[in-house]
Amino acid sequence: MLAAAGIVSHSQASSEPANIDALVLPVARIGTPMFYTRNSEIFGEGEDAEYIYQVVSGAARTYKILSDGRRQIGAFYLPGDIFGLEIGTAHQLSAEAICNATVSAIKCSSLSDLSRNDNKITHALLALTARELQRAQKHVLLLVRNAQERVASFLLEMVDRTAGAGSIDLPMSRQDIADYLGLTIETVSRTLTLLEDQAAIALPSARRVKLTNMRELRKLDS
Amino acid sequence: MLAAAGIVSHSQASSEPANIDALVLPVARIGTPMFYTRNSEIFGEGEDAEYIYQVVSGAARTYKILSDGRRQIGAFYLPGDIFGLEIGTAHQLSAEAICNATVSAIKCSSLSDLSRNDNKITHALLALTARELQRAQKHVLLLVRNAQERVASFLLEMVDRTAGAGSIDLPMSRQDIADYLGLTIETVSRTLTLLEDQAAIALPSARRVKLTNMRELRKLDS
DNA sequence: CGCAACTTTGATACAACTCAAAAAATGTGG
DNA sequence: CCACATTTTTTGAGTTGTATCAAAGTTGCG
Repeated sequence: MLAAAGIVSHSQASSEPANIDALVLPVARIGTPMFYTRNSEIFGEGEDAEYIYQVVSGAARTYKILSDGRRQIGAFYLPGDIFGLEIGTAHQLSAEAICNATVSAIKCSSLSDLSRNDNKITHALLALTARELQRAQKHVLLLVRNAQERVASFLLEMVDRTAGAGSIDLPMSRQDIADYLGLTIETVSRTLTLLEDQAAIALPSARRVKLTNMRELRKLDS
Repeated sequence: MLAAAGIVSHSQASSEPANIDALVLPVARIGTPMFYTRNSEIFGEGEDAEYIYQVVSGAARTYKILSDGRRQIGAFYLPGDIFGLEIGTAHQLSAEAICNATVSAIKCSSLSDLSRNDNKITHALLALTARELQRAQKHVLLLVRNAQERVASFLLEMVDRTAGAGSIDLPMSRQDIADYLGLTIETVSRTLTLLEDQAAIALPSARRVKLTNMRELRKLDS
């Protein structure tokens, strides 16, 4: 059921399960499962948006290549997250699998048809678009902070979204993180070691991060 | 009329009139005109979103204050632009008038009621939210570029939106521009003089900018 | 006209970038 | 399972773009 508080209700608390989207728009249930290998393209910028996708397992990233060749990552998508929804025909960004990933896809044309006659579906699309907007607005705020604050904020975002109880297994590389945070790979690496030196985190391996001092990280985030 | 190509049609060409929103959702026609003086608050972050607004004359800015006291401007709104729409009850950002401004406001509750039963209204809200999302995504890309590129991009955005034939009368201060671009006021000022030295722009007065070499500016923007 | 706010210019500092190389992790074939 | 090649991550040294601090011009309003 689609309740409506304000215009459309959807909880904004970070304690929500990552797959709340599944409640709003059950892509996985009606979608076709598709498998992508590490670094393979899911869709390209400018292409017609044929499908919308929900991550089942693995992870995906959306990105743009800037004129100087740098890559800016727009967002990371984890299991339960929906991506690739476009208002208009063409994809605004490209998307790739970060690691081997299973994704559930439904045809956009059919969704569009449903939406035209079903206000509930339109409301669900509105909720999803609003969520992306909020994410992008947070991203803007992230990019005007210093390296330590960006990295801390990224780590906190990741624990919140994976519900891993203070410990994360990052699916993405340092380069991915750097391109998301608008930093270089070296700065990300140095900042992580700095946070480790400050005992805010532990790095048992490069991809594994233990948040040992949440208070400190939140102070950097705030 | 609300056409639908893809999910919801709305032209993305920058040559569109700034007040295309008025065609989608004629706030001005059914809204109440309200007057705000320079720097006065239109709404505050966290407040319940009672109204949505359309600029009639003047200009508005949305912003957040960061923990370190800096201010990040989310967007500038010019005549015809709609702002203050929230999916959820509370405003995500604060809004102020940049200069004396007339704004047309309609009650959100009534809009919400209409939207619940009218798929056309919901589609219009979806289109507006999608527009904001695109704006925020562009903002992200802006913030990872260097000072000259950010300022050039900002100036081009402003001419595009004001249709002033290569000449702009900026309603906002250097501080506003700096807080939008994630730079300091000094860097914005220096960059403008640099662009003037390069004959890309002319500055007859501080608030008046003539884009004398669009090609050069677009090269920086791209 | 005079004061306050805004903008520009100058000198210096520093955070993040660049270039370079070492170290660690990951994958592959024998 | 180990040896080797490749990729990824970390660390180091030096550079640079933007911030900071300071002060001088400008503009506009009461």
